[in-house]
Amino acid sequence: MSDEAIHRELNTLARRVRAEAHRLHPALSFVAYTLLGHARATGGCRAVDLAALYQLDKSTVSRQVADLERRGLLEREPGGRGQRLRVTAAGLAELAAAAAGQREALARRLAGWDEADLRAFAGYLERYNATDGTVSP
Amino acid sequence: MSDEAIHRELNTLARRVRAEAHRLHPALSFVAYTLLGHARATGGCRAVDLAALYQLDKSTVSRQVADLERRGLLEREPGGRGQRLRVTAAGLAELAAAAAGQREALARRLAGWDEADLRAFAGYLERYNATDGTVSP
DNA sequence: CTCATAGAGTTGTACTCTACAACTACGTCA
DNA sequence: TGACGTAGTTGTAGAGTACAACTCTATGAG
Repeated sequence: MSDEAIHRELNTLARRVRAEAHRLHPALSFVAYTLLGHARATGGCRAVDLAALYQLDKSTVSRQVADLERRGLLEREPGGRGQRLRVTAAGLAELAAAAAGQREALARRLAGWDEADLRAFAGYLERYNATDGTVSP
Repeated sequence: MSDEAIHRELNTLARRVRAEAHRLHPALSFVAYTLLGHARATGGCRAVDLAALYQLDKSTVSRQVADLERRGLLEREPGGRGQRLRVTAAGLAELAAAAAGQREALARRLAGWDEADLRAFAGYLERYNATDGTVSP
């Protein structure tokens, strides 16, 4: 029934969101954007937190972070272990630019929706994402 | 203000769907799965249709299709141009196996939802995906 | 009928994201 | 103090992707 449809639509969505993000703001990849966004939201998480949250390998995060740092968007609090990651001013600006483009595209898509539907859709998405899909071992 | 939330949740979703699909059924990648699925759904579309639908480059689709063919999951109707792509019996089986895993995970996630919410969520997703996000030039 | 052109597909190349494995560096605790 | 666990890095490999240059095929104008 409905979950057949949900399954299909989620797959379509997953393809498109990424591709679109990349088209809209090639300077900051989808991955970089989400990592940077979370660093900002938490005000200084560690690399290992990002890896856990997004189910990425340590090495992947390490390289992403190194790249963001090289570009001046992120700073590592010095110190050997559990370094805090802080978004720089340039990073904030880049984040804002990327978000703006994405939000604009989103607004275009949601143009015909009324307020109640928007709230309901947002609610369902939050509810869905909040569920932990992993199987307890 | 709901679109702030929608924006955020869509990004989370995009990350997870892919990663999860890959974890659940590594034999058939997320990409291969969606392409094969659409070939089956349409009963013989062309490569160029897949490219248009998923906003992929021709070359990407070409290689994916070649790989699926090499693995015996897809057949190309012979003939030079606009070849129809047909899912083989093996392809159907592989699709079913991948879908089963994903659907099971989905069902686990949606376990607490009642029928009305499921229908509503599916409806919103369909509506969202149906909107063409591209800007007319 | 013939050839020019547009459309479909392929191939070469290069880049990003990613995982896994092996390694290093740093703390912590017995 | 030394062993162990945690955080992070580096080497390597493979998938997915785009872009550009190419080939092949159908179609239609003359």
